[in-house]
Formats: sequence, structure tokens, C-alpha cells
Amino acid sequence: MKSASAGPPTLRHVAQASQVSESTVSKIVNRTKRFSPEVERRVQAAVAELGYTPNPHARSVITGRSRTIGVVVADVLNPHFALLIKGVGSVARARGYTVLLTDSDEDSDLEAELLGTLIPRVDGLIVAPRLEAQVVAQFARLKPLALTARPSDLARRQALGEALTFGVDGFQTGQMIGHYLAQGGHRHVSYLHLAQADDDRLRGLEAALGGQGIRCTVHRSAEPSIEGGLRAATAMLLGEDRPDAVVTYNDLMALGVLAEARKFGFEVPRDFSLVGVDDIPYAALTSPPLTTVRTYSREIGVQLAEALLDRIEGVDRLAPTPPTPQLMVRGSSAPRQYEAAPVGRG
Amino acid sequence: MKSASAGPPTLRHVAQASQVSESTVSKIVNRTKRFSPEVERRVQAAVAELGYTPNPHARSVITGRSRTIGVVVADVLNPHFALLIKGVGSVARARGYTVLLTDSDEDSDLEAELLGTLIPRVDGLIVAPRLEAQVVAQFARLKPLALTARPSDLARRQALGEALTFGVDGFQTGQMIGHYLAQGGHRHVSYLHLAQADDDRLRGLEAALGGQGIRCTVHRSAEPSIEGGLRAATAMLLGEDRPDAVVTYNDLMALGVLAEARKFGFEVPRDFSLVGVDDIPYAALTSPPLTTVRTYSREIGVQLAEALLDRIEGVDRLAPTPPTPQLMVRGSSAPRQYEAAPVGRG
DNA sequence: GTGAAAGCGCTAACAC
DNA sequence: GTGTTAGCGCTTTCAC
Repeated sequence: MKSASAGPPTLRHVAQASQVSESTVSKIVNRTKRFSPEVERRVQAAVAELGYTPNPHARSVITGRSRTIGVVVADVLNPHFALLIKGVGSVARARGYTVLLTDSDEDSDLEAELLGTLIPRVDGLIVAPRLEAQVVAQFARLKPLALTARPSDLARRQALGEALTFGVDGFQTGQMIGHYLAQGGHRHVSYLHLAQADDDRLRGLEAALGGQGIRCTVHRSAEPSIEGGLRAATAMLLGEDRPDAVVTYNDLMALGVLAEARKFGFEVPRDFSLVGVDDIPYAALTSPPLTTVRTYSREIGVQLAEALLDRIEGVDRLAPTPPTPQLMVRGSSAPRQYEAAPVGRG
Repeated sequence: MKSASAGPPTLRHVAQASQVSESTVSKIVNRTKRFSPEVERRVQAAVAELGYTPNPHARSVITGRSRTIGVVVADVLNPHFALLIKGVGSVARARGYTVLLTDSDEDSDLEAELLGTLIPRVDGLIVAPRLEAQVVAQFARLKPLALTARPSDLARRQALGEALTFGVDGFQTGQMIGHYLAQGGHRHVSYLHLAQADDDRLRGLEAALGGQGIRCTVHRSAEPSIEGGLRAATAMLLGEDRPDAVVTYNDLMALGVLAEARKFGFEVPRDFSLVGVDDIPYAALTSPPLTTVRTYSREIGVQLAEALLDRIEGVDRLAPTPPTPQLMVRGSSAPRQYEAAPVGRG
């Protein structure tokens, strides 16, 4: 029974209750040293009795570590990030860490602000950055950072300095989509790009299409969301020279395009093929179900967290191989048949 | 320029660099006292020069507060919770707090564990609880708690002890759906209930249907997710005596039911009306778009956070009125016309 | 205005 | 095995 003292019980209270020194209690609580059964019993009893919990802040002041990692994503509402968070969380919990999560709302300035407030509180950070590489690199000098980006381009990777980077290859992702569309006889692809994002996907797509002489029109949006897709759809679909394939930076945008296209009276994939990226859970449930590239969001989160915690704890493990993106062909895309005579189906 | 000392700069370093005492620096940094312009300038300069950031842990040890609030949700992947988180985050940031977020994966034991680890680190907690009221009440005695639940039932509300509770009224939500379906001439409603959840919605639904002599069959699932809906669909739709309306605990489950129903060859709303709860962003994008009840997830997050921070800071503000749930009638539901003669439309 | 001194709750050397 | 001592980085009386 705790007497009418202010605040929660401290080490001192446990020490007094069990008639030992504070350091003894500390060592028992932290299992950092063994004591006689008698003493251990008494201390454990007092801990239970008082409901003692160590003050993690006090501990951090001394050790300089907080057993906390920060996560900064652009939008928790995006299932890609939500899955990443879940991956990070499961690893963190298993290894005894707490997660400090923040949502930058797709705003770079806010992202920088959040990084600033998180850094003094955490042992390391996992970031899906919208900030430029140089700025991120500055933060990477203060605390270990693990980034989801995986720039194919060496210069940019070096700009990130000491930060770990890990993620599905963007160039490869774009390339897969390009090859697939080329093979399907498409002649004009519109890509809905995320304004502040890496150009990896775009370059991969263009590389694959360019060789085949297929046109690629690029549209930009600042919002990698359903709304972004909705808003961009008009420009993409209602201009003259309509594309026969639309590729979007991510699935959310694709869902937006799909909804808006339906409103305009288009039918997918009859009027154009639609391809997203991420394979969020909703992608398989639309009608038609969305063709997309699986980016293994959860796995990326797991591997980022493992790598970050390894670095924090000084464990020298081999860097894991990132998953290979996988094209999920579904109903929203179909081959074009421009010169085929109108012979029924197939 | 910081010399080759270990770790980040501390108050002491700033004090030395600016030739004043530590306490002076502390007071200037915290704006807790004013000094001569000359001294203030010197200190500010040193702070900038060294890149000093206060150590929040050290501060917490003394003040007993961390300017951090914890959030525990069952599943970040559920847009309802993601929106709630966003609401909480925006308020927290505006008021100078950091958010410690965790995902209990719909697991009560894990939820309890997470609460235990968060409590010593935060000034208060926002919880969307799956745990029983009594257990939650225990935690509420340690730190201020704000809960999303809003049990209509007084006994349960009292069981929650000192915790703030705030959310859209479950009974009312169920009732609205019941009235709507009754009015549409439905005769047999199946409700897909979340096993460990409050019965408020169910009771509201039954209250509205019972009066009209409409049958209500209850199915239970432990997963308030797309998968939960997929899995429950078979039992709900393939038994004899098929319902002419399906209501689900939330929209995710409804999406699952919709997808599975399509696979079975059902057509919605021709074969049955489908109604969800939450109005997640995807609800309006399915085909047919989902009829649902808007629960104002983001607003709830905002108001919970405001209320919690008010309590933490001892501000005595009036408790806000929770939003009224709103029925969003869309294409997935339609009136039944059992005895009407086959006279075209309308 | 400014500073000295004490101490928050805890860990880490080092005695014994 | 157990205790003593010092001190992490900071805030907070209370003097001057």
C-alpha cells in the first residue's frame, strides 16, 4: 500500500520498503546483477506491492538512450504507410522499443519540424522522406536514420550520407510497368507523377517505353492521394489525344482516377488501361480490380526497423536484400488491339 | 563550432560559451525570466552556434511531465483510426505535444501491454479500447485517459471511472440504420457484429427493427477488417433464408462482404442492401458506392485530444458535444418492393 | 538581473 | 553479494 506521497513510487521507496540500497534495487530490476534469493524476493515483493515502474526518462538521462524510435511518414491514411508502420511496430515491440509516430501531412516543412522535435527523444528514426536528400542528410548526422527511399541514382544515394536506405527499387518498378504496357500494344502512356518524389519510377517507365517508341506524357500532382487522382483525372483524360494507358505514382491516385473516369463515362480497361503502385488492400477490391505493382510495404517496415535497431545497438549484420517488386495483373488493364479486324473476342 | 566532446551540447556548454550560469541559460531558453539584452544576445548566439537542443528526458525527470501523449488504436490500417490519429496529431502539434502511437493489432492482451509501457512515458492517453471497461479503468487511475467509446449504457460508463469518453453515439448509429432499412421495406436484416465490441450499435439496430416486426440475425466476427467481412460473408449469404439487408460493424467489413458477394454472383443492391459504418474514404468509391453512417473519425480525434490536453493542463473547459452520426445513403442499398406489381420504375 | 546550491529518479564505478 | 558515491542534464528555490 502506497502512502499519501506525491507521484508514483520511485526506486527509493522500493529500497526503503525492502530494506536494501537503491543500487541493489536498480540492479535487480534491470537484471544486471544477481543477489541472494532472500533479497531478490523482498525486492520483487516491494516492487509488486508498490506497483513500481522505472521512470524511463530518468533512465534515458543517464544512459543517453531512450529505447524509442521515431517514425515519420507523409500520411498514415495511405495504407502503404500504415502497413509500413505495422511492420516497424512489430519489430520494435519484439526488441523492446517504443515507437514515436508522426504524420507530416505531405508537407516538407512540417516534416523537418517533426524530425527536429523527434531527434532528441529517440535513438533512431525511420523516415519516408519528402524532404530533399541534403536536408535529410543533415538530420542523419545527429541520429541514425533509415529511409524508405531507394534511389537508383548513385549521386543521390551519396547525398544521403550516413543514412541507411532501403526499399523496393523505383526504377525497376517503373520498368516493369513499361514493359508490361509495351507488350500489351499500348501506344500512349500518361504517367501521373508525384511532384516532390524521386524520379526513379518515371525514369524506369520512360526507359522501358522509349525503346519501343511509345509516347509517355507526364502529369504532376502534389497529392499522392485519392483526391490527387480525382483532380488530375480531368487533365489526363479529357484533353485531346487521350492516352490508352494511365499509370499513377501510387494506388490511391489510381483509385481517384478510376472513380473520376467512371463519372466521365469511361470504361476501364476498355477505354484505357490503369496501373497503380503498392498493391494496397483496396486495390484488389475495386471493379475492375486494379493492376498494380506490389511494393511489400509491411516487409519494408520490418527490414528498415531491423536494420535501424541493428545499427543503434551496434550489431553488424548483413544488409538484407530488398524485396523485388511484383506486377499484379488484374482487370484494370488489357492489351490493345489497334489493327486487328473486328473479330469478336479472342 | 563544437569541439570533440562526446554527445550533443548541454546547458553547461552553452553556459560556458556565453559566460553565464547554467540557471541563466535555462531561464532564457525557457523564456521563464528576462535578462539584460546583452546577456540574452550572448546566450542566444551560443545556443545557435553550438546547435543546442534541450534534453527532453532530463526536463521530464524534474517536471514530471513529458509533453507527450500516447495513442493506442486497434489497427492503423483502418482508415477510421488513421483519421482519428490525424486529428489527434494536429491538435497535439498545435499545442506543443508529441504523439506516441501504438497499434494493438486488435489484440486485448497486447493493448494492455502497450498501455503499461506507454503510461510512464506520457502525460495522458487516447485509447480506442478493445479491453474491458474494468481493465481500462485501472489504467485510468494512473494517467488521464480519453476513450473513443461512448457507451449509452450508464453502468458501463461508470465502470470507466475517471476516464473521459467521447465518440459518436453507438445506439443512435444503430437506430438510424434500423429506421432506414425498415422504411425501405426490408424484412430480414443480418448484422455482422464485432465480437469484442460494445453492443450499442446492435441494440440500437434491434430497437429500431423490433418495433416493426423485422427479423434481425446476428453474426459475429473477431476481425473488424476486410478479411473479417470476406470470411463472414459465406455464413451470412449462403444459408437458407437469406437476408434482404446486411449491416456490418464497420465499412471495412462491408467492403469484404461486397467483394465476396460479387464472387458468389450476387448483385448489390438487387439481392440485398448493404450498409456499413464510418464512411471511410473508400466507401464512396466502390461500385455500387457504399451506404454508411459517417462517424466523423477525424473530428473525434480532434475533440479527444483537446479534452485530454485540457485535463492534463488543468484547463476547465466545457465538454464538447460529440458529432451526430449521419446516414450517407448511396448505391449499395435500395428499397424492397415485395408486393408491388411489376410496374416499371417509380 | 544573476548565480549558487539542491535535487529530480536513476545508473555506474568502485569499494568492501 | 551489497552499499557508497558521484553525477547524467536539467529546473527551481532562494540568496544577493
